[in-house]
Amino acid sequence: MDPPATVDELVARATALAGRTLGDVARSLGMTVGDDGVRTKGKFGQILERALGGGESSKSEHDFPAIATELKTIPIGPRGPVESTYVCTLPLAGSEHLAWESSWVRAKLSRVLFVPIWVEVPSWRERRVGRPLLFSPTAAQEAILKADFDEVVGLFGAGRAEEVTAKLGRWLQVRPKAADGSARTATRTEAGEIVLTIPRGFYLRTRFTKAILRDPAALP
Amino acid sequence: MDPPATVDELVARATALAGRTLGDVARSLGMTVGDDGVRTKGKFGQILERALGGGESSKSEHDFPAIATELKTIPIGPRGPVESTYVCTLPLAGSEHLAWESSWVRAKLSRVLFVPIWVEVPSWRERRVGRPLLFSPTAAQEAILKADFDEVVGLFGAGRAEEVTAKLGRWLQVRPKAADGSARTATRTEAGEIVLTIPRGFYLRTRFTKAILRDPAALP
DNA sequence: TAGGATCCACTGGTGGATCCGT
DNA sequence: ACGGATCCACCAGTGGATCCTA
Repeated sequence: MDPPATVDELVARATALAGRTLGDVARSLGMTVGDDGVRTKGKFGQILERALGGGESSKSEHDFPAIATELKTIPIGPRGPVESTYVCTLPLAGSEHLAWESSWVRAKLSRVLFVPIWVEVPSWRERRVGRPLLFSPTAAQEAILKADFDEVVGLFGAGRAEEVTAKLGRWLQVRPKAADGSARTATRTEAGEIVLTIPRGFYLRTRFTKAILRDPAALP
Repeated sequence: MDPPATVDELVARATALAGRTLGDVARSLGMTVGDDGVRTKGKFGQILERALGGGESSKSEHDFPAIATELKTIPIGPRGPVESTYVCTLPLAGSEHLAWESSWVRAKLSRVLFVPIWVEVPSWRERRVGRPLLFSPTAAQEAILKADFDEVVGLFGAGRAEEVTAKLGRWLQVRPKAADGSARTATRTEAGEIVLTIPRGFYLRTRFTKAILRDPAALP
Protein backbone atom coordinates (compact mmCIF):
# COMPACT_ATOMS: atom_id res chain seq x y z
CA MET A 1 0.00 0.00 0.00
CA ASP A 2 1.22 3.49 -0.82
CA PRO A 3 1.70 5.95 2.03
CA PRO A 4 -1.25 8.29 2.53
CA ALA A 5 -0.83 11.48 0.48
CA THR A 6 -2.70 13.71 2.89
CA VAL A 7 -3.45 13.78 6.58
CA ASP A 8 -7.15 13.37 5.78
CA GLU A 9 -6.39 10.17 3.90
CA LEU A 10 -4.44 8.81 6.88
CA VAL A 11 -7.32 9.61 9.22
CA ALA A 12 -9.80 8.02 6.81
CA ARG A 13 -7.76 4.83 6.65
CA ALA A 14 -7.43 4.65 10.41
CA THR A 15 -11.15 5.31 10.86
CA ALA A 16 -11.91 2.45 8.51
CA LEU A 17 -9.95 0.11 10.78
CA ALA A 18 -11.97 1.03 13.89
CA GLY A 19 -13.88 -1.92 15.24
CA ARG A 20 -11.74 -4.55 13.54
CA THR A 21 -9.69 -6.98 15.61
CA LEU A 22 -5.89 -7.01 15.49
CA GLY A 23 -5.95 -10.65 14.36
CA ASP A 24 -8.15 -9.68 11.45
CA VAL A 25 -5.92 -6.75 10.48
CA ALA A 26 -2.75 -8.84 10.74
CA ARG A 27 -4.29 -11.56 8.60
CA SER A 28 -5.31 -9.18 5.84
CA LEU A 29 -1.71 -7.92 5.75
CA GLY A 30 -0.40 -11.46 5.47
CA MET A 31 1.55 -10.98 8.71
CA THR A 32 2.15 -14.06 10.78
CA VAL A 33 2.46 -13.34 14.48
CA GLY A 34 3.01 -16.03 17.08
CA ASP A 35 0.43 -16.55 19.80
CA ASP A 36 3.30 -16.17 22.18
CA GLY A 37 1.36 -15.03 25.25
CA VAL A 38 2.60 -11.59 26.16
CA ARG A 39 5.93 -11.53 24.32
CA THR A 40 4.40 -9.23 21.75
CA LYS A 41 5.50 -5.80 22.97
CA GLY A 42 5.63 -3.42 20.09
CA LYS A 43 3.95 -5.78 17.66
CA PHE A 44 0.67 -3.92 17.43
CA GLY A 45 2.30 -0.65 16.60
CA GLN A 46 4.00 -2.33 13.67
CA ILE A 47 0.80 -3.98 12.49
CA LEU A 48 -1.06 -0.68 12.50
CA GLU A 49 1.82 1.17 10.87
CA ARG A 50 1.80 -1.25 7.96
CA ALA A 51 -1.98 -1.34 7.78
CA LEU A 52 -1.95 2.43 7.25
CA GLY A 53 0.74 2.41 4.57
CA GLY A 54 3.74 3.50 6.65
CA GLY A 55 6.87 1.80 7.82
CA GLU A 56 8.93 1.93 4.64
CA SER A 57 11.70 4.20 5.90
CA SER A 58 12.62 3.70 9.52
CA LYS A 59 15.37 6.35 9.44
CA SER A 60 12.90 9.17 9.14
CA GLU A 61 11.87 11.52 11.87
CA HIS A 62 8.22 10.59 11.36
CA ASP A 63 6.26 7.44 10.59
CA PHE A 64 4.68 9.30 7.66
CA PRO A 65 7.38 11.70 6.48
CA ALA A 66 5.40 13.21 3.60
CA ILE A 67 2.72 14.45 5.96
CA ALA A 68 4.98 14.94 9.02
CA THR A 69 2.79 12.74 11.16
CA GLU A 70 3.61 10.26 13.89
CA LEU A 71 1.54 7.15 14.68
CA LYS A 72 1.06 5.99 18.26
CA THR A 73 -1.00 3.02 19.36
CA ILE A 74 -2.42 3.43 22.84
CA PRO A 75 -3.67 0.54 24.97
CA ILE A 76 -6.97 1.59 26.54
CA GLY A 77 -9.40 0.12 29.04
CA PRO A 78 -12.82 1.37 30.22
CA ARG A 79 -11.20 4.39 31.89
CA GLY A 80 -8.99 5.30 28.93
CA PRO A 81 -5.23 4.77 28.40
CA VAL A 82 -3.70 2.25 30.77
CA GLU A 83 -0.05 2.85 29.97
CA SER A 84 2.40 5.66 29.29
CA THR A 85 3.44 6.31 25.67
CA TYR A 86 6.98 6.10 24.40
CA VAL A 87 7.96 9.06 22.21
CA CYS A 88 11.66 8.76 21.29
CA THR A 89 15.10 8.30 22.77
CA LEU A 90 16.85 11.07 24.66
CA PRO A 91 19.89 11.98 22.54
CA LEU A 92 22.90 12.31 24.81
CA ALA A 93 25.03 13.20 21.82
CA GLY A 94 23.91 15.66 19.15
CA SER A 95 23.47 18.98 20.85
CA GLU A 96 21.25 20.33 18.07
CA HIS A 97 18.50 18.08 19.42
CA LEU A 98 18.84 19.51 22.90
CA ALA A 99 16.92 22.66 22.01
CA TRP A 100 13.16 22.18 22.10
CA GLU A 101 12.62 23.93 18.77
CA SER A 102 14.84 21.49 16.87
CA SER A 103 14.25 18.42 19.04
CA TRP A 104 13.02 15.04 17.91
CA VAL A 105 10.41 14.99 20.62
CA ARG A 106 8.86 18.27 19.48
CA ALA A 107 8.88 17.12 15.85
CA LYS A 108 7.14 13.87 16.74
CA LEU A 109 4.56 15.46 19.02
CA SER A 110 3.66 18.28 16.64
CA ARG A 111 1.19 15.99 14.88
CA VAL A 112 0.26 12.55 16.21
CA LEU A 113 -2.37 10.07 15.15
CA PHE A 114 -3.40 8.23 18.31
CA VAL A 115 -4.97 4.85 17.58
CA PRO A 116 -6.51 3.26 20.69
CA ILE A 117 -6.39 -0.50 21.15
CA TRP A 118 -8.96 -2.00 23.51
CA VAL A 119 -7.04 -4.34 25.79
CA GLU A 120 -9.89 -5.76 27.88
CA VAL A 121 -9.64 -9.23 26.33
CA PRO A 122 -6.50 -11.18 27.17
CA SER A 123 -5.95 -12.63 23.67
CA TRP A 124 -4.37 -9.98 21.49
CA ARG A 125 -6.03 -11.35 18.36
CA GLU A 126 -9.42 -10.41 19.80
CA ARG A 127 -8.42 -6.88 20.73
CA ARG A 128 -10.21 -4.23 18.71
CA VAL A 129 -8.97 -1.03 17.13
CA GLY A 130 -10.62 2.09 18.50
CA ARG A 131 -11.55 5.37 16.88
CA PRO A 132 -8.42 7.37 15.92
CA LEU A 133 -7.65 10.86 17.13
CA LEU A 134 -5.44 13.33 15.28
CA PHE A 135 -3.68 15.55 17.78
CA SER A 136 -1.55 18.69 17.61
CA PRO A 137 -0.70 20.51 20.83
CA THR A 138 -2.18 23.94 21.46
CA ALA A 139 0.31 26.72 22.20
CA ALA A 140 -0.46 26.41 25.91
CA GLN A 141 0.02 22.65 25.84
CA GLU A 142 3.28 22.93 23.96
CA ALA A 143 4.61 25.41 26.50
CA ILE A 144 4.20 22.82 29.24
CA LEU A 145 5.78 20.06 27.17
CA LYS A 146 8.70 22.40 26.46
CA ALA A 147 9.10 23.15 30.15
CA ASP A 148 9.23 19.44 30.95
CA PHE A 149 11.78 18.94 28.17
CA ASP A 150 13.96 21.86 29.22
CA GLU A 151 14.11 20.65 32.81
CA VAL A 152 15.61 17.25 32.05
CA VAL A 153 17.76 18.42 29.17
CA GLY A 154 19.11 21.14 31.41
CA LEU A 155 20.14 18.57 33.99
CA PHE A 156 21.94 16.47 31.37
CA GLY A 157 23.59 19.54 29.93
CA ALA A 158 24.83 20.44 33.39
CA GLY A 159 26.31 16.97 33.80
CA ARG A 160 23.75 16.01 36.42
CA ALA A 161 22.42 12.92 34.66
CA GLU A 162 22.06 10.99 37.91
CA GLU A 163 19.44 13.47 39.13
CA VAL A 164 17.16 12.74 36.20
CA THR A 165 14.31 10.53 37.36
CA ALA A 166 10.90 9.55 36.03
CA LYS A 167 9.40 11.71 38.76
CA LEU A 168 10.26 14.84 36.82
CA GLY A 169 7.88 16.31 34.27
CA ARG A 170 4.20 17.16 34.38
CA TRP A 171 3.30 15.42 31.11
CA LEU A 172 6.60 14.42 29.54
CA GLN A 173 8.90 12.21 31.59
CA VAL A 174 12.21 10.41 31.04
CA ARG A 175 12.58 6.71 31.80
CA PRO A 176 15.14 3.97 31.02
CA LYS A 177 14.94 2.60 27.51
CA ALA A 178 16.92 -0.54 26.75
CA ALA A 179 16.47 -4.20 25.96
CA ASP A 180 17.89 -5.05 29.39
CA GLY A 181 19.73 -3.25 32.15
CA SER A 182 23.15 -3.75 30.58
CA ALA A 183 23.21 -1.17 27.79
CA ARG A 184 25.16 2.02 28.40
CA THR A 185 25.62 5.26 26.52
CA ALA A 186 28.12 8.07 27.04
CA THR A 187 27.40 11.31 28.87
CA ARG A 188 29.47 13.89 30.70
CA THR A 189 29.64 14.69 34.42
CA GLU A 190 29.66 18.14 35.99
CA ALA A 191 33.46 17.88 36.11
CA GLY A 192 33.54 17.17 32.38
CA GLU A 193 34.46 13.49 32.64
CA ILE A 194 32.86 11.08 30.20
CA VAL A 195 30.88 8.42 32.02
CA LEU A 196 28.46 5.72 30.92
CA THR A 197 24.80 5.89 31.85
CA ILE A 198 21.74 3.87 30.97
CA PRO A 199 19.98 4.94 27.75
CA ARG A 200 16.71 6.77 28.32
CA GLY A 201 13.66 7.81 26.36
CA PHE A 202 10.89 10.39 26.53
CA TYR A 203 7.43 9.15 27.53
CA LEU A 204 4.03 10.82 27.72
CA ARG A 205 2.45 10.23 31.10
CA THR A 206 -0.78 8.27 31.18
CA ARG A 207 -2.57 11.22 32.73
CA PHE A 208 -1.74 13.29 29.63
CA THR A 209 -3.00 10.83 27.01
CA LYS A 210 -6.06 10.09 29.14
CA ALA A 211 -7.02 13.76 29.09
CA ILE A 212 -6.19 14.20 25.40
CA LEU A 213 -8.25 11.21 24.32
CA ARG A 214 -11.22 12.50 26.32
CA ASP A 215 -10.99 16.04 24.96
CA PRO A 216 -7.92 17.28 23.06
CA ALA A 217 -8.53 20.92 24.02
CA ALA A 218 -9.41 20.41 27.67
CA LEU A 219 -5.81 20.72 28.86
CA PRO A 220 -4.21 22.42 30.57
CA MET B 1 40.36 -23.68 25.60
CA ASP B 2 41.61 -21.11 28.06
CA PRO B 3 43.43 -18.07 26.73
CA PRO B 4 47.21 -18.40 26.86
CA ALA B 5 48.57 -17.07 30.13
CA THR B 6 51.88 -15.93 28.72
CA VAL B 7 53.22 -14.79 25.38
CA ASP B 8 55.48 -17.84 25.32
CA GLU B 9 52.47 -20.10 25.66
CA LEU B 10 50.74 -18.35 22.76
CA VAL B 11 53.83 -18.77 20.58
CA ALA B 12 54.10 -22.43 21.60
CA ARG B 13 50.49 -23.09 20.65
CA ALA B 14 50.90 -21.35 17.31
CA THR B 15 54.12 -23.21 16.60
CA ALA B 16 52.33 -26.50 17.29
CA LEU B 17 49.81 -25.63 14.55
CA ALA B 18 52.51 -25.08 11.91
CA GLY B 19 52.24 -27.58 9.07
CA ARG B 20 48.61 -28.48 9.74
CA THR B 21 45.95 -27.72 7.16
CA LEU B 22 43.13 -25.25 7.86
CA GLY B 23 40.58 -27.99 7.22
CA ASP B 24 42.22 -30.12 9.87
CA VAL B 25 42.34 -27.26 12.40
CA ALA B 26 38.71 -26.31 11.73
CA ARG B 27 37.61 -29.93 12.16
CA SER B 28 39.38 -30.33 15.49
CA LEU B 29 37.55 -27.20 16.70
CA GLY B 30 34.22 -28.62 15.57
CA MET B 31 33.76 -25.64 13.26
CA THR B 32 31.71 -26.21 10.16
CA VAL B 33 32.67 -23.96 7.27
CA GLY B 34 31.02 -24.11 3.88
CA ASP B 35 33.11 -25.00 0.83
CA ASP B 36 31.79 -21.81 -0.65
CA GLY B 37 34.60 -21.12 -3.13
CA VAL B 38 36.10 -17.79 -2.20
CA ARG B 39 33.33 -16.35 -0.02
CA THR B 40 35.43 -17.06 3.03
CA LYS B 41 37.10 -13.71 3.67
CA GLY B 42 38.02 -13.41 7.29
CA LYS B 43 37.19 -17.02 8.10
CA PHE B 44 40.76 -18.18 8.60
CA GLY B 45 41.56 -15.44 11.05
CA GLN B 46 38.64 -16.57 13.16
CA ILE B 47 39.65 -20.24 12.94
CA LEU B 48 43.17 -19.46 14.11
CA GLU B 49 41.96 -17.12 16.84
CA ARG B 50 39.81 -19.86 18.32
CA ALA B 51 42.48 -22.51 17.83
CA LEU B 52 44.82 -20.42 19.97
CA GLY B 53 42.32 -19.79 22.76
CA GLY B 54 41.26 -16.24 21.90
CA GLY B 55 38.10 -14.67 20.60
CA GLU B 56 36.06 -14.60 23.78
CA SER B 57 35.81 -10.83 24.14
CA SER B 58 35.49 -8.95 20.89
CA LYS B 59 35.22 -5.56 22.58
CA SER B 60 38.81 -5.61 23.70
CA GLU B 61 41.65 -3.68 22.17
CA HIS B 62 43.59 -6.92 21.62
CA ASP B 63 42.78 -10.46 20.59
CA PHE B 64 44.58 -11.64 23.74
CA PRO B 65 43.96 -8.89 26.28
CA ALA B 66 45.78 -10.52 29.15
CA ILE B 67 49.03 -10.54 27.23
CA ALA B 68 48.32 -7.43 25.10
CA THR B 69 48.91 -9.31 21.88
CA GLU B 70 47.23 -9.09 18.50
CA LEU B 71 46.84 -12.02 16.11
CA LYS B 72 47.15 -11.51 12.35
CA THR B 73 46.93 -14.22 9.73
CA ILE B 74 48.92 -13.42 6.61
CA PRO B 75 48.34 -15.10 3.25
CA ILE B 76 51.75 -15.97 1.81
CA GLY B 77 53.06 -17.42 -1.45
CA PRO B 78 56.59 -18.42 -2.46
CA ARG B 79 57.73 -14.78 -2.33
CA GLY B 80 56.13 -14.04 1.04
CA PRO B 81 52.95 -12.08 1.87
CA VAL B 82 50.65 -11.56 -1.10
CA GLU B 83 48.22 -9.11 0.45
CA SER B 84 48.13 -6.08 2.70
CA THR B 85 47.11 -6.55 6.34
CA TYR B 86 44.13 -4.86 7.95
CA VAL B 87 44.92 -3.36 11.36
CA CYS B 88 41.87 -1.47 12.63
CA THR B 89 39.34 1.19 11.68
CA LEU B 90 40.26 4.85 11.55
CA PRO B 91 38.23 6.51 14.32
CA LEU B 92 36.73 9.72 12.98
CA ALA B 93 35.16 10.39 16.34
CA GLY B 94 37.06 9.98 19.60
CA SER B 95 39.91 12.43 19.51
CA GLU B 96 41.85 10.56 22.19
CA HIS B 97 42.63 7.95 19.55
CA LEU B 98 44.00 10.55 17.18
CA ALA B 99 47.28 10.80 19.05
CA TRP B 100 49.73 8.05 18.16
CA GLU B 101 50.62 7.31 21.77
CA SER B 102 47.04 6.49 22.71
CA SER B 103 45.86 5.18 19.34
CA TRP B 104 44.32 1.81 18.62
CA VAL B 105 46.73 1.20 15.80
CA ARG B 106 49.78 1.67 18.01
CA ALA B 107 48.28 -0.58 20.70
CA LYS B 108 47.59 -3.32 18.17
CA LEU B 109 50.96 -3.09 16.47
CA SER B 110 52.99 -2.99 19.68
CA ARG B 111 52.96 -6.80 19.80
CA VAL B 112 51.63 -8.92 16.96
CA LEU B 113 51.70 -12.64 16.36
CA PHE B 114 51.87 -13.08 12.59
CA VAL B 115 50.66 -16.51 11.48
CA PRO B 116 51.36 -17.16 7.78
CA ILE B 117 48.90 -19.17 5.71
CA TRP B 118 50.26 -20.79 2.55
CA VAL B 119 47.78 -19.96 -0.21
CA GLU B 120 49.35 -21.82 -3.12
CA VAL B 121 46.58 -24.42 -3.26
CA PRO B 122 43.16 -23.18 -4.38
CA SER B 123 41.14 -25.20 -1.85
CA TRP B 124 41.27 -23.49 1.48
CA ARG B 125 40.98 -26.77 3.39
CA GLU B 126 44.33 -27.83 2.00
CA ARG B 127 46.11 -24.61 2.91
CA ARG B 128 48.74 -25.04 5.58
CA VAL B 129 49.62 -22.96 8.59
CA GLY B 130 53.16 -21.57 8.52
CA ARG B 131 55.66 -20.87 11.26
CA PRO B 132 54.48 -17.98 13.49
CA LEU B 133 56.47 -14.82 14.12
CA LEU B 134 56.10 -12.65 17.21
CA PHE B 135 56.79 -9.04 16.28
CA SER B 136 57.25 -5.79 18.15
CA PRO B 137 58.47 -2.73 16.28
CA THR B 138 61.92 -1.35 17.02
CA ALA B 139 62.07 2.30 17.99
CA ALA B 140 63.17 3.22 14.47
CA GLN B 141 60.34 1.20 12.93
CA GLU B 142 57.79 2.73 15.25
CA ALA B 143 58.93 6.23 14.33
CA ILE B 144 58.08 5.56 10.70
CA LEU B 145 54.71 4.02 11.54
CA LYS B 146 53.99 7.09 13.69
CA ALA B 147 54.92 9.42 10.83
CA ASP B 148 52.54 7.58 8.49
CA PHE B 149 49.82 7.78 11.13
CA ASP B 150 50.36 11.46 11.86
CA GLU B 151 50.16 12.38 8.19
CA VAL B 152 46.69 10.97 7.58
CA VAL B 153 45.32 11.88 10.99
CA GLY B 154 46.57 15.40 10.44
CA LEU B 155 44.64 15.63 7.19
CA PHE B 156 41.44 14.43 8.84
CA GLY B 157 41.98 16.78 11.75
CA ALA B 158 42.36 19.65 9.30
CA GLY B 159 39.08 18.71 7.64
CA ARG B 160 40.81 17.53 4.48
CA ALA B 161 39.42 14.00 4.46
CA GLU B 162 39.05 13.99 0.68
CA GLU B 163 42.83 14.29 0.28
CA VAL B 164 43.41 11.05 2.17
CA THR B 165 44.26 8.31 -0.30
CA ALA B 166 45.83 4.86 -0.12
CA LYS B 167 48.90 6.33 -1.80
CA LEU B 168 49.94 7.99 1.44
CA GLY B 169 52.13 6.20 3.95
CA ARG B 170 55.39 4.31 3.63
CA TRP B 171 54.27 1.24 5.60
CA LEU B 172 50.90 2.16 7.07
CA GLN B 173 48.17 3.23 4.67
CA VAL B 174 44.48 4.10 4.88
CA ARG B 175 41.92 2.44 2.62
CA PRO B 176 38.11 2.17 2.50
CA LYS B 177 36.64 -0.33 4.95
CA ALA B 178 32.98 -1.23 4.57
CA ALA B 179 30.70 -4.07 3.57
CA ASP B 180 29.82 -2.18 0.39
CA GLY B 181 30.24 1.33 -0.95
CA SER B 182 27.12 2.65 0.74
CA ALA B 183 28.21 3.05 4.35
CA ARG B 184 29.02 6.55 5.58
CA THR B 185 30.46 8.00 8.74
CA ALA B 186 30.59 11.60 9.93
CA THR B 187 33.60 13.88 9.64
CA ARG B 188 34.16 17.62 9.49
CA THR B 189 35.31 19.81 6.61
CA GLU B 190 37.86 22.60 6.75
CA ALA B 191 34.97 25.01 7.13
CA GLY B 192 33.70 23.07 10.12
CA GLU B 193 30.67 21.54 8.42
CA ILE B 194 29.77 17.96 9.24
CA VAL B 195 29.80 15.79 6.12
CA LEU B 196 29.57 12.07 5.52
CA THR B 197 32.52 10.11 4.20
CA ILE B 198 33.25 6.47 3.58
CA PRO B 199 34.58 4.55 6.61
CA ARG B 200 38.27 3.72 6.40
CA GLY B 201 40.78 1.47 8.07
CA PHE B 202 44.53 1.27 8.63
CA TYR B 203 46.42 -1.37 6.63
CA LEU B 204 50.03 -2.52 6.66
CA ARG B 205 51.47 -2.47 3.15
CA THR B 206 52.56 -5.79 1.69
CA ARG B 207 56.11 -4.51 1.35
CA PHE B 208 56.24 -4.04 5.13
CA THR B 209 55.02 -7.50 6.14
CA LYS B 210 57.19 -9.07 3.44
CA ALA B 211 60.28 -7.51 4.97
CA ILE B 212 59.23 -8.27 8.54
CA LEU B 213 58.57 -11.92 7.84
CA ARG B 214 61.96 -12.25 6.18
CA ASP B 215 63.84 -10.53 8.99
CA PRO B 216 62.05 -8.54 11.72
CA ALA B 217 65.05 -6.31 12.41
CA ALA B 218 66.09 -5.63 8.82
CA LEU B 219 63.90 -2.54 8.48
CA PRO B 220 64.14 0.34 7.99
C1' DT C 1 50.50 -4.53 -8.08
C1' DA C 2 48.16 -1.70 -5.58
C1' DG C 3 44.29 1.22 -4.62
C1' DG C 4 39.59 1.05 -4.17
C1' DA C 5 35.61 -2.21 -3.52
C1' DT C 6 33.57 -5.87 -1.40
C1' DC C 7 32.20 -10.35 1.52
C1' DC C 8 30.24 -12.79 5.85
C1' DA C 9 29.08 -13.56 10.72
C1' DC C 10 27.91 -11.48 14.58
C1' DT C 11 26.04 -8.12 17.80
C1' DG C 12 24.89 -3.93 19.97
C1' DG C 13 21.74 -0.22 19.40
C1' DT C 14 17.05 1.41 17.91
C1' DG C 15 12.11 1.55 17.19
C1' DG C 16 8.03 -0.48 18.47
C1' DA C 17 6.23 -0.50 23.23
C1' DT C 18 4.48 -3.26 27.70
C1' DC C 19 5.72 -5.72 32.10
C1' DC C 20 5.70 -5.84 37.02
C1' DG C 21 7.09 -5.02 41.94
C1' DT C 22 6.07 -1.72 45.51
C1' DA D 1 -0.45 3.89 39.53
C1' DC D 2 3.98 4.86 38.90
C1' DG D 3 8.80 4.28 38.07
C1' DG D 4 12.21 1.28 36.77
C1' DA D 5 13.06 -2.99 34.03
C1' DT D 6 12.41 -5.59 30.18
C1' DC D 7 10.94 -7.94 25.39
C1' DC D 8 11.45 -8.79 20.15
C1' DA D 9 12.66 -7.82 15.36
C1' DC D 10 15.45 -5.60 12.59
C1' DC D 11 19.56 -3.48 10.70
C1' DA D 12 23.65 -0.91 10.44
C1' DG D 13 28.20 -1.13 12.09
C1' DT D 14 32.38 -3.88 13.32
C1' DG D 15 35.99 -7.34 13.12
C1' DG D 16 37.87 -10.72 10.45
C1' DA D 17 40.12 -9.87 5.94
C1' DT D 18 40.46 -10.80 0.50
C1' DC D 19 38.74 -9.58 -4.25
C1' DC D 20 39.35 -7.35 -8.60
C1' DT D 21 40.17 -4.15 -12.38
C1' DA D 22 42.97 -1.00 -14.65
